[in-house]
Amino acid sequence: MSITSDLIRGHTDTIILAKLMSHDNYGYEINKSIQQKTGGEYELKEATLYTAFRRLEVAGCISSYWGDEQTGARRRYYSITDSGRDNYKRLISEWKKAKEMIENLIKTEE
Amino acid sequence: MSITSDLIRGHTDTIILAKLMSHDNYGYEINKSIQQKTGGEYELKEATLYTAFRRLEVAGCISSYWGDEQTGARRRYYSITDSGRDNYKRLISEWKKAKEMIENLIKTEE
DNA sequence: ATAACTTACCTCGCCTGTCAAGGTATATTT
DNA sequence: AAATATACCTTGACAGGCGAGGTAAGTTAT
Repeated sequence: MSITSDLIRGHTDTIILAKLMSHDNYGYEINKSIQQKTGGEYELKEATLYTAFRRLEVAGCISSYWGDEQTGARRRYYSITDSGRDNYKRLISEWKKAKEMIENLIKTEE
Repeated sequence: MSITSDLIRGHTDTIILAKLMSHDNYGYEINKSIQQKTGGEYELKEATLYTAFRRLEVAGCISSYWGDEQTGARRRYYSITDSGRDNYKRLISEWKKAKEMIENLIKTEE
């Protein structure tokens, strides 16, 4: 198990929403870009990723549609909704708060 | 459910070890000091706390002994071990790394 | 040709950490 | 006598992560 998997837990949704803020994207590509961005130090496991897509779709944060590729494997594209954008902003501000709280709690005193 | 509970997840052990770095302490007091430190914004739930104590003890990070209170409720004190100190340091450095990774992943690009 | 690999999707079932809800016992305050 | 505070604990449910498996289509190497 990766060192950081426990610490990343809880950020999966935020990471996915962040990826979708700029433009629609599909699972495989999202995963690749995450691996690339962390220099291979972290990757969302496929099972985790697709679970998250289902969760976010049910929650109304994203919607999905099949791409119209003429060749190669089919792709399911995801699009962030207005509600998803609101949620993203909320998650970011929660993270800022949580980060300070954690820093405060995990340091030794005196 | 508290806003930040999902984000704090994974830091419980680190928080407890941090508390024990300076001196031995007991569960109830540790929990109180966390509540105080966060201004009531966060508290380790008792079940979570005691589960974590068991986990940390089994892992050899802490040891415990009963206090010799002459009055009032009995207290089980916890003491951090050398292995626990090493682990604390490791967890702190992992946090620093994970923090940067998260920041990097949850921001929107361009 | 065919084996191996890549792209791209998905599900099932286990594991682990959190926590609501319950419990015990002692001492103090109302 | 009842309520509150201190202080400990367990059980069972739940949710998220993920290993292990599967499907299907296209590409590259032998």
